[in-house]
Amino acid sequence: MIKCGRPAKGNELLSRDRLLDAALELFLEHGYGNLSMETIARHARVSMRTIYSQFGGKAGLFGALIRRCSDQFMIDLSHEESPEKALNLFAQKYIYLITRPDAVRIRAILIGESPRFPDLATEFYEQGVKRNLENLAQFFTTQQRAGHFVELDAYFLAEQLISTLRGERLQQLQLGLATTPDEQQIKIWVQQAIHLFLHGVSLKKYH
Amino acid sequence: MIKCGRPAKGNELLSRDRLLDAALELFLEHGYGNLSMETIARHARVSMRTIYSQFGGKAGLFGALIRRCSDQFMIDLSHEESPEKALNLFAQKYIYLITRPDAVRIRAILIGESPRFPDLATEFYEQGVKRNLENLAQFFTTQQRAGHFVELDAYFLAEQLISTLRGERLQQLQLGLATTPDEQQIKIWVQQAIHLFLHGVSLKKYH
DNA sequence: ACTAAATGGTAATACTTATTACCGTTTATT
DNA sequence: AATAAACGGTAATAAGTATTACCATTTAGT
Repeated sequence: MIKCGRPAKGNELLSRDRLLDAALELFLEHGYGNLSMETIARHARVSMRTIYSQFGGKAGLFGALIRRCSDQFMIDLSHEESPEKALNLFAQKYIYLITRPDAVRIRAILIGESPRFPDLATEFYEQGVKRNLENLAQFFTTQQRAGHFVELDAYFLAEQLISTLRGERLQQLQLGLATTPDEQQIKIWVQQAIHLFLHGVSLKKYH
Repeated sequence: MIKCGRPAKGNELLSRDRLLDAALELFLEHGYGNLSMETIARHARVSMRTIYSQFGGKAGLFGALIRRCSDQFMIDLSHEESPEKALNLFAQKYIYLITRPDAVRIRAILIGESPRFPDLATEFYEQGVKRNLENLAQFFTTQQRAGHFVELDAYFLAEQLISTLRGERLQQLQLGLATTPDEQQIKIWVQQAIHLFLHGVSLKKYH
């Protein structure tokens, strides 16, 4: 039998962390609907009472987990290098993060369960993708003032860059049809996408 | 009480269709895990026995549904108009189809349940997106031979076009954060994305 | 006419699960 | 020292559900 009883001073959050860690791992593996509270409690060596007093229930626990993850996809964007170099650095880090198996799986679960947790999906999006888009838009505004980029709405450009970067491979990943790319593959992937984003496919001059 | 007993000749598939129609509607509304066989049977006015003899169980029924939908996203691609015009026509039809609420929801369910139905996800992808990508790649090859487009791998170009077209809005749709676009909105959306895809954002000449 | 096949409807079976309740234990607080 | 708070562990509760079994009915095949 593991230690039980009231936690010593300073250790009040110990079971909470143990619970969140175990629950995250289990939700990633089994999804929301196919994971029982009993399994969570057993793996976290935590009593039912603790789960319900700390999070109110299964939905509350899931929400706390998602919120804890939702701000882990923020990437710095340097304004000091050449535009193409800065975008490449940003994109490589971003694509690396969002293609990790855990990140793919958590988005998949959230997409599947979004009708049940609409507010949670909103929060996840605004803490994650949206803040990166705002940074990118700021970057594009700077580049436009320097005369490097075409004068379209900066936030639209940010959205299109992110979409181009995701590429078909991320769609395949979300359906479980592709393997996780390593850093070298991502580097090539990102270079090709950004080159296309900057220069387009047409051979007829436009600008 | 509704008509029962062995179906008359020529009507053997009547209950099958009634079942598939009702089940599709219910799966779209409730997802896979939150829909009971009893609910399906009641709404379709069909007995349990029929479901199990026709489809073997819940998973078989779900699979039959997905397969029935998976080839409904194919779009013709004209090779006879100007490249930009042909791409716009293709893209408008394609984006319209995949942004309908039912199409968004079915992908969301499949993404969430893909660990449970890996083969089904593969089939869905290969019958849907992949065939459009192959058509697009063929189109790009033709355009490259005519000297209109840059000489990158045609299938890669097809993937990048589709990714650009999806845009951020489709990501938002899949998380339930955006409203369904109408044809007018899609027309603008597609024009902007294709223009960027063709000409890029950089003002420095490259090609 | 008679049997077998296929059906709609209902109920039974066996199983899982979210939530609540309880017990003994450990620690903080007074 | 005594009480209350917070814990781990287990069990009870109540509800839901995939699957199977059964019955009366309708039609095909012979």
